[in-house]
Amino acid sequence: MKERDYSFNEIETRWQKTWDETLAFKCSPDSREKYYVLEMFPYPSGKLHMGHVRNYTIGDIIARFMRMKGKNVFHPIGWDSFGMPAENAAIKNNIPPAKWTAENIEHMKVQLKRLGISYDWDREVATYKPDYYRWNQWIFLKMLERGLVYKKRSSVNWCPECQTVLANEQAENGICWRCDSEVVQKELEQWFFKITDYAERLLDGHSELEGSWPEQVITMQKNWIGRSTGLEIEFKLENGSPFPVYTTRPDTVYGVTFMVAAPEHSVFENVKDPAVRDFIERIGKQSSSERTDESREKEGIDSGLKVINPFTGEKVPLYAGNFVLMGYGTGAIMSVPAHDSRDFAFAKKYGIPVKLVIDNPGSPIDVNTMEDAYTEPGICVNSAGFSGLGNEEAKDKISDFAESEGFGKRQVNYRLRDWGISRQRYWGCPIPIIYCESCGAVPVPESELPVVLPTEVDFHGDSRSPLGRMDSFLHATCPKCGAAARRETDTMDTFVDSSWYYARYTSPGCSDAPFDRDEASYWMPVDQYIGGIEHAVLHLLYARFFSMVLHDLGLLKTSEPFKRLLTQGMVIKDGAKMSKSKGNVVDPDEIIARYGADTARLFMLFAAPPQKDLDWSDRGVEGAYRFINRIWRFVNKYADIADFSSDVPGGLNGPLRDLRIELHRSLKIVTGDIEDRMQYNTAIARMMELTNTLYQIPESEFEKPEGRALLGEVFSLFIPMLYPFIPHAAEELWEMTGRSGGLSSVQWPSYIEELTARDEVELVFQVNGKIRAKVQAPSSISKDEMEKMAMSNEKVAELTAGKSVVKVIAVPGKLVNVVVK
RNA sequence: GCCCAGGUGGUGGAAUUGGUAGACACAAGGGACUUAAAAUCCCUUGGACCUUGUGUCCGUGAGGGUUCGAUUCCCUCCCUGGGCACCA
Repeated sequence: MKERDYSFNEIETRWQKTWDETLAFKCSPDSREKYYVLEMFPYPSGKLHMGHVRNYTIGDIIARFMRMKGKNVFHPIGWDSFGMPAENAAIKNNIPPAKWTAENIEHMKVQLKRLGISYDWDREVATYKPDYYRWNQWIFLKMLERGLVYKKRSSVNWCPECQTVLANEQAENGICWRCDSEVVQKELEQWFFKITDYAERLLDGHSELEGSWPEQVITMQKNWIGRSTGLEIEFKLENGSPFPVYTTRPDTVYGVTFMVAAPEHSVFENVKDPAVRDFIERIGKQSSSERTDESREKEGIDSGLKVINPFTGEKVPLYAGNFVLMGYGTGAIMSVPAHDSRDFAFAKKYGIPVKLVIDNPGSPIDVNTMEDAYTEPGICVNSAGFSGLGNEEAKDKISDFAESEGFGKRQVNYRLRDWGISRQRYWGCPIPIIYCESCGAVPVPESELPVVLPTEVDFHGDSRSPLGRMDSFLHATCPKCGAAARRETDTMDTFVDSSWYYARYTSPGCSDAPFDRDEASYWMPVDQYIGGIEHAVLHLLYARFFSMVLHDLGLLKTSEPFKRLLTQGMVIKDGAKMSKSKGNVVDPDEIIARYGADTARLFMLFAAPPQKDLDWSDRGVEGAYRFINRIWRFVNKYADIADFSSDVPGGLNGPLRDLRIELHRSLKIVTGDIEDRMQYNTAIARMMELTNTLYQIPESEFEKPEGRALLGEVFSLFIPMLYPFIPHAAEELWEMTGRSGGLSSVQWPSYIEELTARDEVELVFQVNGKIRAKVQAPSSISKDEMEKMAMSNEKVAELTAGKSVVKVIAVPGKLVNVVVK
């Protein structure tokens, strides 16, 4: 056969066309076991970046592998297409967001196809389309019916200059990104989803995910939800009105020397002191993230009010403090400087007394010389009848006492807050609410959905939502009384869109429900979800919450949406995340044009394990390209003489025998790396070693009849092994070896277990833990024989001579350690 | 600051259950082929030391601990990254 060059461009175009024409990746329910593999869908920002390429390549490996394993693979893609960038582009370049978004999607779709990702394109969804977001609105109404939606005042970043609400990202360091004015906080009425009602279920669900989700993600979610059991204690103001606080440390209640409330707390309403009023106003302007930023100075002011501790009857001062948040607990805390570091620093700053109530049993603490709070376990002191108890025991006893006296009750508290979904922005899903003078906030009737977002809008070159200026959108009639009314102009957080899209893929055209129940119950849950670790908490928690709500609505059979989760690392170059602002972006198009999609894919998978950050290296890409070429040349050279019809005879010897063992071992390792470990870099390394071995075999060996038969076996196992990684090249090589029908329908090969075992192993002999000798031994060697061999080893004997052997440790097939004195 | 990760040769990384640290690849150096170059193929490649061996010692961010044995487990510290509720 004439040698052919590896012309990736031609090959890749051809196979992409073939896959398209043969509907290779279309899927529908059948009798096979289903497998749903999903990558987090992209925001259509304009161009694919390397992070996308990595994400979809990982997904494609799994999809193609699972197809070969005989699964009915479901692999869809769509577009998370509402969000700020479209609006920013509109303001900057006066392009309508809908047009900008649609064009970006078209472009990125071409890029994705060029990468050869095996999607079922008939399942595509885009969240900016009314046929998608109408179901956001429908779910909103269903949640409203169930009491899971409510309205409350909540603060937003406000730029007084631009007269607009800013995202946190647009208000970094309290400065408006557009005009550099100082950002203030402003209270607005906003819609909330009651995710806190699901706090317990979200925690319970973790037990189902244990083992198949990364442990770190579960830990982060648990901490985010932050369940704590503590005591709500009813302190009293001097005028007798109740002043409840929540604490997880009731054991320290005898050490309370002051109290702190959030500046917004109603308790301060009647405080007239101008210094206090100034303070409250100033802190009120800070955002909550600024306020809870621990690196920020803790500030407070004595309000002049006093609070009575029900345990002791003592009066302590009440401060207003910047680190206390109205939205958490009761908006006030009891402060125990001796046993809380933040309280300690605050007390020192403002000259408040410190009272020790828990002592260190090992080394008693002197309250006058202590330099920080004592937060370790200890023994209660100065705590009336509770003195002498261990502090953990005291927690219980003190809680019992407070409950029996009627001034406290045990309570479970969560750090998790409800999900504010209102956005004062244009490019999002309209909230289906109408405001009527007499009826108030009235839900839009289901029959009138969708509330369509108008696309012919004028941005006036400023950053305000144009919805409020559009009479045609604004004017509505009240669904209850028919009077003239006004539409809600806020749109939904885009996290709502991405909280249920995985279910929409199962029936993207469904027009009478968010998705078809039967389709969803066949395909859901997602068997393997893949995306960035940055979504560990917000997106993944919101999606789980939605899935539970949809389950409760009877739409989904299961509550947990994602059975297995793989969190991929970022793509880094020159020590920093690839980004336009850093100027270290590598364009996937250029790489594909220069080396082809297969090389791009292979490099992405080889350079790092999927969970870790990946360091981009141009040289590394060339290495991946060379590897494909090496295989290409080998197959080219031997395709003609390979014998596919004869079995490889038993009793091979010499290099052919070694090659056959390595071939089967490699297949075993690669299978495990893909299936169990999801460690594609080592799978590729193994295939490189196999290729190196193939190059070491003299040509004359392959010319023998048994060599030709073995070549047939090499190609039959090795080329399918390559397919998930470099599908285009693998298809071409498969055809080159004379097979027809395409690799896409070929089964993943199986190895012969007996051929994966080596008959010799290398044993290591240690003396006192240091390696002193290495010897070859039959792999069947027993522990006793190993020890005997070690003891009679010349080097070991030399080093142990004249000393007494304390013990001998033998690890079968690996090493013997002789401990001497 | 809080929560969660990570730190291994010149570089990306490997070491699957506590058992041979550095697989594989890149870079570098050497050789073969070539008029030459590219491409390709082969070899060497953690550091130090000397008596150049089948050698000795050091070595997985730093310090300590557990163990016959620690990249792996525990404690303290340093550095880097992700998240922190309106970026997606």
